[in-house]
Amino acid sequence: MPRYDAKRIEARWQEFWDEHATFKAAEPSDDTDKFYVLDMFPYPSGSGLHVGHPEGYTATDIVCRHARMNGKNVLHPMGWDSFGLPAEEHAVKTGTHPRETTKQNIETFRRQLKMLGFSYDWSRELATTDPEYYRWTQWIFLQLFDTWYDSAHEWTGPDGKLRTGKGRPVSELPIPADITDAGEEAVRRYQDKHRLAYISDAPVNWCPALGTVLANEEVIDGKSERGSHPVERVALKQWMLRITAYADRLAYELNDLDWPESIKLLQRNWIGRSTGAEVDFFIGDAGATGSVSAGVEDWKTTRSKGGWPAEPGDDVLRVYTTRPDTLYGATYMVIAPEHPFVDRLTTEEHKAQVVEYRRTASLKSDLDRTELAKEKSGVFTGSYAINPVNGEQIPIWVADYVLISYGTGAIMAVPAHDLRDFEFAVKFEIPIVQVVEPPASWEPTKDEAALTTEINGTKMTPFSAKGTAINSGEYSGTPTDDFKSKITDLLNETGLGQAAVNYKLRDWLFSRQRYWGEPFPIWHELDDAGNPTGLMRAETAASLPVLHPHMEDFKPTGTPQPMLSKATDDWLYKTDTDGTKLKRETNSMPQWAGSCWYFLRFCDNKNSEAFIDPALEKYWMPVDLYIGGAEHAVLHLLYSRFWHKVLFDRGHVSMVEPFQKLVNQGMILGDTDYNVPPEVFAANRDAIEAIGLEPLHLKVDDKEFVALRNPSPSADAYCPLTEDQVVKEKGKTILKGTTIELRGRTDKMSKSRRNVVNPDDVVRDYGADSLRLYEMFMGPLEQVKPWSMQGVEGVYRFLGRVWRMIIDDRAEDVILNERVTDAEPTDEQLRILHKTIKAVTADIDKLSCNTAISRMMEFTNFMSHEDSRPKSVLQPFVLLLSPFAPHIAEELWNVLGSEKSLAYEPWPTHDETLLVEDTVELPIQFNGKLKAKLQVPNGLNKAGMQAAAEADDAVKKQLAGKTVVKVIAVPGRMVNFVVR
RNA sequence: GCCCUGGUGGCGGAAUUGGCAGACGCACCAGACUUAAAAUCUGGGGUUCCGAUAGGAGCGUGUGGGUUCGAGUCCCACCCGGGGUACCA
Repeated sequence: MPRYDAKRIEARWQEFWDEHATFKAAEPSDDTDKFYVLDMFPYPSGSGLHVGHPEGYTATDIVCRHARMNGKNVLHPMGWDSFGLPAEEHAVKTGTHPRETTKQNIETFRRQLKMLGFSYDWSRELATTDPEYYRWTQWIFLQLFDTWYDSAHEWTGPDGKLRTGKGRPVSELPIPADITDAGEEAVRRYQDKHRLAYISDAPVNWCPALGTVLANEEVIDGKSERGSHPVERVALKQWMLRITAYADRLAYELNDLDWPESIKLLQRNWIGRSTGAEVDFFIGDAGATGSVSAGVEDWKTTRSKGGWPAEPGDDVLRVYTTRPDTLYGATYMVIAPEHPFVDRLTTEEHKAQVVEYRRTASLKSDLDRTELAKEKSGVFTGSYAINPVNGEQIPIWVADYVLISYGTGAIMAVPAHDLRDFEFAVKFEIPIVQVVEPPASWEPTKDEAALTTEINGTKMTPFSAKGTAINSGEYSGTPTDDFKSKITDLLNETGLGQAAVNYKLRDWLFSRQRYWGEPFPIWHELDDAGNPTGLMRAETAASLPVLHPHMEDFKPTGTPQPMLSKATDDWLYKTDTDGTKLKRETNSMPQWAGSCWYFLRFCDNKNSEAFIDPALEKYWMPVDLYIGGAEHAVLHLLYSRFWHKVLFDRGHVSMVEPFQKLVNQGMILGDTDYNVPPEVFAANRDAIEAIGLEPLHLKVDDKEFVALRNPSPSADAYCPLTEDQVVKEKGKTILKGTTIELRGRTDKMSKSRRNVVNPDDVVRDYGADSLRLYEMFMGPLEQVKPWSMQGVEGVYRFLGRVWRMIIDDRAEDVILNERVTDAEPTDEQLRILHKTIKAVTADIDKLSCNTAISRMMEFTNFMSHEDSRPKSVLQPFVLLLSPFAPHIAEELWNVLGSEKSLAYEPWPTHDETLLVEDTVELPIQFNGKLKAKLQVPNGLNKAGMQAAAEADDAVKKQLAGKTVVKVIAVPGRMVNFVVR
C-alpha cells in the first residue's frame, strides 16, 4: 500500500540518521568552510513544544542542510536553557526536585525535536543545569569578578579603529597612594568597588509573589514580567554587573553586524546614549542658614584654578543636562526624593512637608509612579542655589519626576524649554524665562500646544526644539548647537562644568533568591562574632562547580532572604586555610546567565579543562546565523554581547561580537475563532452542548469570554472543529445550530487562551515533513502569521502529489511510477527544472522559504502532467526538496536508485543557457495601460519589439486615428505607446 | 506621546525592486471517476458596467495628493492594526 505514508518514512530515516550520525559536525580542517547556525535554545517547559518553536528551527535546518550539500562543515547544535522558576514552583507544589522535573521536560523536548527530523549534531547537546556546564558559568562569573573597566585604556579594534576603554584584571588596577597607605583591607575594598561584578545596596525590585528580586527589564508597568505580580522597591544588597561600562562599545560595535536595522535601533534606544554637560550649582551651606550668596565668589575663584572635580563635594548641587545652552533660563532646581542632599537642603520651616513627601514617594511602587505620572507633584526645600552663569538665586525643590537612577539625580529646570519643567512651573507658579527663540517656521507640537497656559495675561507655550538664544547675556543671538559647545567650553575653563555622557542603560541586577539557579562561587569573610566584614573571597577555579545544597523543602522564605540560606551549615560555612571563617553567598544567578555563553560551549561541549578550547573557538566562532524570537531582541542579545566583550577583553575569545547575522522569526498566532462573549454563549448554550463542545469560561487581560473547545487530551491545546460541527454557507462558516459565525480572528497562542497548537497532534495526523513545510509556507519568516490546520492539509496534499509523481501508488511495494524513465529530458522539462533550481537556491539564500516551496509546487504541477518523467530531472528536484521535507526526499532518493543518504549530495546548479525560451509574451501598453499581448521571438531589441508590436492587428486597431507621441520599449518587459 | 512594524481577493500570501497586480496554497463552485462516500483528477473565478454568446469598456494594492510614458513599489500628508517604550533632564 505505498500511498504516501509519512509515519513509516519518517521513522525509517530518523533511525538511519541516528545510526549513521549523519549530522555530526566534522573536526576543524583547512579545506572546508565552517558554518555555524544557531537556534535560540528553548526553556524546556512542562507543556512541551508548541508550533512556534519549530518555525525558527525549521528555517535554520533548511539553511544547514543546504549548506552541507554545498560542502560546508556545518555546526548545528541544540541544548536546553533549563534553569528557571517553573521547575521550582512545581517543586513547591509536589516536592519533586527541580532536577527531576527538568530532566523529564528535557526528554519531552528532545523527543519532540527528534520527531521533527532536525539535523542537529546531538553529540553536542548541553543543558545549563548540568554541573559540568554551570561550572563554567561560575568560572565566567569569576572572570567578571576579576575584571575592572579601564576607561582610559586605548587599543585597536578589529576594524582597525582606535577604541578607548577595556576590561583588565583587577590585579592591574592602579591603587591611589592614600588607599595603599591605609592598608591591605582598604585596598581590597577599593578593588571590590571597581569590579565588573560588585555588590550594591541600591533599591531593587522585590516581588513577594515570586519570592525574588527582578531586573529592571523583568518589571513591566510595576508588575513582574512573569505572572504579572506586584513588585515593590526595597533596599537590598545585591550583585550587580557593570554593563554600563560597556555601553558605548555595545552601541558602537553593532555597526558592522548583519542584523535587522530595527533590532540595532532597539538596542541603541535601550542603551539610550545622550550627550550634554554636568554643571555644578553653588549651594554653600544652604539649608542650615537658608542663604547661599556668601562664599560664591571665593568658590568660583578656587574652581577656576583647580578645575572640575570628579566628586562634586558638599557645597554644590551637580546636575546633568542635554541643553547647557538653556542655563540662563534655569529658574529652579529639582532633586529626586532619594537624593542624599534632601535632608541637608531642607530648612526647618519646610521639614515636615519634605519628610511627608519623601515618605509617600518611597511607598509608591513603580506602577503608582507611572499611573500618577499625569499630575506633577513636589515640595520646596526652602533652600536656594546659585546659577553659575548669571549669579541668580533659584529655589531647590524635591519632586519625583526626577529619578535618582539617571544622571546625577538632580536637574536644573528650564520651564520655557522643557515640557515637564513647564508643567511643574505652571502648577507651582515658578517664573518661566524664555531663552531660546524658535525658528520662524515653528509650529508647536501636539504636546507643546496641549500645555499652553495663560500666565498674567500672556499665552505661554513651551518650546523644546533648537532655535536661537535670547535673554542669554552676551550669547544672545547664538544658534542652539553653537551655543552648546561654547557654553560647555566656558564651563570647562571656569571649572564649573564639563561635557558629559549619560545612558538609560542601568547596571544589571544579577542576583536572585531562588534555589534553581547557579550558586555564586563567592565566600564572605566573617569576623570572630560571626558577622560579615564585607570582604569577599572567590572560589578557586579548580574547586568549581559549586553544587546546589540538598534541600527537603522548596517553600519560599516569604522574605527577601534567599532560598539557599535554608541550606545546612556544612554547605553554608567553612574555615579557610588561613583560619578565616567564611559564609557562602546564598543568592543565585538569574536565568539569563546560562544563555549568555551557551553558543561558545557548543563548539567544545565536553571540555573539562576549559570552558572552550581556543583553537575550536577560533575555528567555529562567530555564529554565522542566529535565528530566534524578537522577544530576545534586547535582553538576551545585549547580555550575551556584554559577556562576550568581557571574555574578549580578558583574552578568552577572539572576536568582539558573537553573532554575525541575526534574524528574528515572527510569532505564530492561534485561532480565537471559538472564543465568544459570555452573552453570545448564553444565547446558544444548548446548541453548543448538543454538538459536543466544552465551554470554558476564561479571563485574559481583564476580558471575559467563553472558549468553545472540543474535548482534548491536553488541557491547553486547541482542537479544530470537525466538518459536522459547522455549517458552510456563502463562504461563511457557522457553528451548527447557532448564529455564531467563525471568522479568521487570531491572537497570541497562550495557555490562558487555550489556543495552543501542539506539534504532536500535527505530526500524528500529517507527519513531520508536512509540519515543517507548513511552518515555512505560511509566510515570510520574520512576519507575524496565524496558524491554520487547513494550510497543513494543503502542503500534505502537495507531498502526496510529489509522491505519486515518482512512486506507483497502486503497486504492492514502493516502486517507481511507470512514467519515470531513463529518457533524455525535453527542452521544456530542462527549462522548468533549471528555473526551479535557480529560484529555490536564491530563495534559500534569502530565507524566503515560502516562495521556494511555491516554486517546487509549480514544478510538481508541471511534471505530474508529463507522460515521460526522466530520472535526470526528478533527481535534482528531490535534492531541492530535501532541506524542506528531508524524510520524503531521502525515501524518494532511495527509490530513484541511490544507496547513500542525500545529506551530502552536491546541491544542483542551474545552467543559465537552458532557461532561454524561444518565444515570449510581449505586453503592449497604451499610455501605460495594458491593451494587448503578443507572442514574439525572444531577444528582440527595442526596434524589433516596436516593429513586432506595430505589425500586430490588435495594435493597429488601437493606433488608428491617434498620434504617437513617443514609444517606450523595454527589452524583455513591454512596449508602451504614448498616444494622443 | 515617542520609536519600530505592517495595511494587496473570502483567507495565508506572490510580484525579478518603477514595467502584465493577485504566483503558490487554502476555502468556495462546477465536472470526471464511484452504487455512494472518501481519496484523486479536470475546470472556474478581483470587481462594476455593456453583451444572448464570443467579447468589450471602466475601476481596482488603507485614504487623499504628487513625480513618471508607466506607481503595490518613489515623494508629501493623513487613517487604521500589531509590537516596544514611557517623566531618561
